[in-house]
Amino acid sequence: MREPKIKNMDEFASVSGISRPTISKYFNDPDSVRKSTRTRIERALSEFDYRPNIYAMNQNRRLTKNIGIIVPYLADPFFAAIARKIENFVIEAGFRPVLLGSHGNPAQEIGNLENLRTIKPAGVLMAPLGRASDKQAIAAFCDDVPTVLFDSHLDDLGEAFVGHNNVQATAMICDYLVRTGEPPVFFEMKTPTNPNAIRRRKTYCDTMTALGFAPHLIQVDGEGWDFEEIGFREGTRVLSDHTLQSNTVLCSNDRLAIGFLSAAYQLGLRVGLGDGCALRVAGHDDHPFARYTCPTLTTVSQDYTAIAKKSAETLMHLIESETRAESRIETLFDGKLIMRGSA
Amino acid sequence: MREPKIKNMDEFASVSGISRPTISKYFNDPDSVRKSTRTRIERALSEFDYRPNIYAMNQNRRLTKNIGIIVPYLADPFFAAIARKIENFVIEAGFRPVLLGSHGNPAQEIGNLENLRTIKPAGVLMAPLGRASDKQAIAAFCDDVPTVLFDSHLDDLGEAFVGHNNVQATAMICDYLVRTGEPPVFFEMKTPTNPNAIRRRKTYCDTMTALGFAPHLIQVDGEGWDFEEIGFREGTRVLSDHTLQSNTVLCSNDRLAIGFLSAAYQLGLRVGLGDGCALRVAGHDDHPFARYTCPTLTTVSQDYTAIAKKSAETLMHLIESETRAESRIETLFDGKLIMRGSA
DNA sequence: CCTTTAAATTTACGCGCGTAAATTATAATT
DNA sequence: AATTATAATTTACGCGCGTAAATTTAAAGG
Repeated sequence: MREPKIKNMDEFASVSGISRPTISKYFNDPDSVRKSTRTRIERALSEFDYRPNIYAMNQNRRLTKNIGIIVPYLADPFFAAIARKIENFVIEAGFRPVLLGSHGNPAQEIGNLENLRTIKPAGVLMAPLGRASDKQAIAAFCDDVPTVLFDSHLDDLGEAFVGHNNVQATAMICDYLVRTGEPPVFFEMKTPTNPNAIRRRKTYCDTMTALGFAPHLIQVDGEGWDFEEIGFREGTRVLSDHTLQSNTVLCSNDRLAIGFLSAAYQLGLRVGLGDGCALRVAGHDDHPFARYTCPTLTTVSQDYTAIAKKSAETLMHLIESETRAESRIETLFDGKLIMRGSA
Repeated sequence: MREPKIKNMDEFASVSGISRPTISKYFNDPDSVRKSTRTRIERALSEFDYRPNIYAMNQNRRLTKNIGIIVPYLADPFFAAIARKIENFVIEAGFRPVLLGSHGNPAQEIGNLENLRTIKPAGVLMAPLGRASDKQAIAAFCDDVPTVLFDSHLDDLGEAFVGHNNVQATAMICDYLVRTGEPPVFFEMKTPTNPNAIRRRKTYCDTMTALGFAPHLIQVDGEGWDFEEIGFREGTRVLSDHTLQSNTVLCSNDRLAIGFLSAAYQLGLRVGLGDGCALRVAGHDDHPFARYTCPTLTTVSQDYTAIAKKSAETLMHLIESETRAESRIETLFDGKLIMRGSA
């Protein structure tokens, strides 16, 4: 078995006793040939070592089986995890995922799109950087390639958007924090990189007002994607100042909260909701590291399995129907309250 | 500018006034054409929107410009960071990086190799899973494609190996811990996934013996790549048992240490080297999160910039010289002691 | 069994580019 | 300016596959 090396589809057609066009059809879609033919091909495939030349295939097919996946920051375990989920769904659907990270850099994000253009992808799943993104360039890309956005909403770019319900999730944790202690202040970056952050801020303000409390925003300086560093640095400053209007701090995301908790620890402040605790801290996202902070981080989870699945499915559907979306579909998944030690 | 859409190299040859074979030569290697010709091509390139069809190029070239990069676990920020460094060096050298993660799964690792085979890469940079890797399959791949291993040494697979000097690094931190307090016990997994872990264990034992102390290994159960979870679970067990032979624990890697620190925190044990501290904990790797643990983690850094650079350069050199390595080159980079709060 | 319908085959062409050989043009050297 | 080395051009073929049209074969239905 696997004796003679088959070098092209012609040879494989000979040894399998099937005509080349039928073989070609099979590789394009195994279900498009008769069952008896399919089994004959697959038997030959297990007997001889042949796989079609991917370059020759893609050169002539009007659409490749490539699916681009772009995330803003691969070194963030959250995005690594969601990218992996998406990869699996894409493979399941018979496509080839191509994973690219933008490293928090708008130029790299556009570079990734250019890169994807050259491989003529059937579609793209993209989590944009957000505020820093070159929207015009992305829009131009979306015109040419069916694109589904996830995680970060960008105007009305792409055929669809799948993301997290920041309003529901933020309202829920605000409500929880108010119910179980002092009303929280909101700790965030002054100029957040991400539209999710904007929505979380707004929902915090709305929820606090609705509950009869004055919202307090702590908007700190900082650029880029080194959120833990910013949370630590500015957390240290804020906690040393003793200017906090509450003993409860809701951070705009878990990575800021991780830095903030580290700052609190170094200042000797005990964080939690029991007696003897000076501070409560909560986050947002349920970051993979949130269960190992000291104390463990109370947060709201994103249903990233659902987000990954839905966005992949939406794109696959778009590709298979060969139609562009008549109207832009937006899907949001609710978060769940994850109660841990910090609040 | 960018008016007429150029659809192939023939058209671009016409509008630029250069013959197609010369254009082809230019795209293969810009330096292979005369300078005056190069500038003419580049001027035309900025005037017309054309880029060669990557599939047609790769179909006919005996070697593509693709470089595969395989890491064992993309959701680990350490590997994400080193992969990114490598990507940049690869791009700089004029190649196209293709990043794949094995998700801690040997089957996926082999799948990644199969995947890479179909794109006929010029070379591959691979950090194998280690013990779980299917060495035979990897060896077969290395026979066909120039491959440089990094991070994890695997017998004598690949053309070269570039990694961390575990012996130097472990000896250094052992020495430091002994000098500044009680001799450490070594906390590790019973069946480590990674050859680095084996070397660290051995060096710990050797160093302790050389310094006149009895080595103590704490070898805990646990499978897979969820090191923080294992460190937390087994750390909790070990600390509750009160069976530790020393107040100083050297963890085999930072991710175990992160879990261990979380366990110590939850048990109310103060970690650090000052008075009133019950425990010292140190790690190994200088993981991106090590600066945000509570307390911050004392560890030994890997020089992963040097590792990334050297492994990429080695591969590029191999590819350009079109020779397989006459002998296997192994390069190790020393670690640096990173003194923080935990030890 | 014959008819209808679906699927496989044959034939033939095209995709966009690499590349080799022979020729011609250009640049460098004396 | 003549010579030589180097680079560009022309011509022509091939890569491995997609795909369309016409034809033949096989399956399904009565």
